[in-house]
Amino acid sequence: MIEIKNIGEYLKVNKIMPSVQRVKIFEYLYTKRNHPTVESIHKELIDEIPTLSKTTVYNTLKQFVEKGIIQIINIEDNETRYDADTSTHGHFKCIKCGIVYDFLFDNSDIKINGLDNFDIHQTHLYIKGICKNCKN
Amino acid sequence: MIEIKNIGEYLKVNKIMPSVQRVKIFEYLYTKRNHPTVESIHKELIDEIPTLSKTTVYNTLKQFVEKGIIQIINIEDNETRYDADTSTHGHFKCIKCGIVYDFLFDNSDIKINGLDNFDIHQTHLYIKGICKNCKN
DNA sequence: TGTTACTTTGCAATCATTACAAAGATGAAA
DNA sequence: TTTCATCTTTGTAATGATTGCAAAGTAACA
Ligand SMILES: [Mn+2]
Ligand SMILES: [Mn+2]
Ligand SMILES: [Zn+2]
Ligand SMILES: [Zn+2]
Repeated sequence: MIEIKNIGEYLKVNKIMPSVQRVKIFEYLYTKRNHPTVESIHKELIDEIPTLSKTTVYNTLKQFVEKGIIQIINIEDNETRYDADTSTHGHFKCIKCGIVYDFLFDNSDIKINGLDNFDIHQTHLYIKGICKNCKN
Repeated sequence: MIEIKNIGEYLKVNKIMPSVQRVKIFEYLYTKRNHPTVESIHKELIDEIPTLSKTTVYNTLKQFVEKGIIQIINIEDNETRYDADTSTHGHFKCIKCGIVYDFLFDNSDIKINGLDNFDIHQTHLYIKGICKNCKN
């Protein structure tokens, strides 16, 4: 994942005006790296920014996705998660504790059968199971 | 994907009472293989079964998932799709026409880095891009 | 200060999904 | 055939996530 020294600058470079709310939301995604939902981002930041609207969280995340600085992670159908790491990597969700872990894999290892002449834009790989800490 | 001659029998074997609605819903998933949403299943069957409730579609699909005869496909965050093919295979969604294609891949090719001592239950791979027919 | 453009907020609307209780169907026992 | 128990479906209301939109707020600048 890329190194970012100044989040305000990073947003500007990506054509996003760095308002207080946007900087805090990106900072949360970037530093925690815990694949949060809208709900958990809002819950976490409401203390620092008591006026923060949930609509703003939605608006901001949508803009970040459009500008390509975060990605959406769909594992469960009832929770959309977000990730400031847009590099190709996989996700493991533990069905016991609910934590979403990152893992690495080599895209070029996967031999795809049946998509000749298809243009591939994004590859998503996720796994469900039991994490090391939840076994016994 | 497995061969099924009699859907009613197949449901019974899997401890599901084969009501008219359940047989029709499974038949739709099994024969069309188009990864439909609840909405499209309901829309398609309402002519044949004019009293069919959307609740019944939800109930039935949830039961099928619990019994393991269908699987959920999460590609977009706003549409849950269902698949009667529960074997390990990948999905390609065309961002132009919206069609979800199946493709094959070999699970054992993927070398995963960072999940030592994790128990893997399910592996999901999906790709987004432009399908052959939409490239002109 | 006044103007403009952009951002955030709050609330209402929409859409997907679930909960629940009433009504309907099935099938075996009497 | 009637009765009874059980399972299934239906309709509606409730919930929860997400979006639309207009009003209020902010920042830069002439
Ligand atoms: Mn990640
Ligand atoms: Mn499939
Ligand atoms: Zn765990
Ligand atoms: Zn297409």
